[in-house]
Amino acid sequence: MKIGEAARRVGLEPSAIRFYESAAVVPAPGRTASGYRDYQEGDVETLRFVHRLRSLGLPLDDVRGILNLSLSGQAPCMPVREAIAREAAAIDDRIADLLRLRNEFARLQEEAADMTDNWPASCVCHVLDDKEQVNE
Amino acid sequence: MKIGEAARRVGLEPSAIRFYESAAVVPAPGRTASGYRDYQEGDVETLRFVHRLRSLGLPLDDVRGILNLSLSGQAPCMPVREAIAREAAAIDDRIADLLRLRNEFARLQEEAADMTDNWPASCVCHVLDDKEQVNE
DNA sequence: CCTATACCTTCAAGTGGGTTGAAGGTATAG
DNA sequence: CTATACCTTCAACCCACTTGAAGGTATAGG
Repeated sequence: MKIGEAARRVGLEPSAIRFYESAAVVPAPGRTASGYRDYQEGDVETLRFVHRLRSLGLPLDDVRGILNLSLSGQAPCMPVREAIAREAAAIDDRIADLLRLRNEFARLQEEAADMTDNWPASCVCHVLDDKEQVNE
Repeated sequence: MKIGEAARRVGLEPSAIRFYESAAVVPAPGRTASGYRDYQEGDVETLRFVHRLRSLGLPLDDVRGILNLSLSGQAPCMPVREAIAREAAAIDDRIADLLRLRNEFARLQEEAADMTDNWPASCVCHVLDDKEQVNE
């Protein structure tokens, strides 16, 4: 099958698939007589695996490593587990950050709602002036 | 004060401050006789404001617009409110995505914990094979 | 005066994870 | 014969910076 259909089937853009190939994440597929990329079922599964790992947030370096191991017949179990554990922790951090941020926004919007627009006496911007920093 | 102290006081890297200047987000500060950037208190407040808006996740384009308005003496209230509302919605989306992702990871880790490592019969990688996609 | 160090300067290039666009080839239906 | 919907490569762009090279400056200690 050609790249468009493969892309549709795995939920990626053709440009992303070409990028993964150029970045040596996935091996280059065969070509038709006229030079089109020609994907087999196995290639599609590989791409689906990549899409899945990427959608779980693993950096391309990890995906490349796991896939190289996997395609060379070695078990990527431990690397996958480690990557998953690392990423799960990172996700917890990101969620905590975002929840703090979201609280901050809720407060900002509440305070802003109480203000009229007769700048500069009463301005939502002043809400931003003296607060403690959110990050770091 | 020189860039290092300003950076320390606002919680930014000197390189980030230079970048903001080069990207016309903040105005260029004065210079000492020997060519060092020389920041006043007002500059530090401006940088703090930028840092705050950035840490709230607003794109540099929005920050630049808000700051240009603000420094030219106009009230950036409405743009700030709009940007904040947009970003708050985006944060809600991101949190929802991450929570779904986090559930997925919890399931993966549970399933992985139940498996031994005698690849390929029982391997955490198989956990990743047939699942529905997380995103899109 | 010399040196070590801790800053500062500019400019260019690199990062990640792709997307977008130009310029052109191909497959298929009407 | 043409319209269209694909496909190809290559280069440049996106964001928000960071990093590195090559060099200047300020200050303290010996």
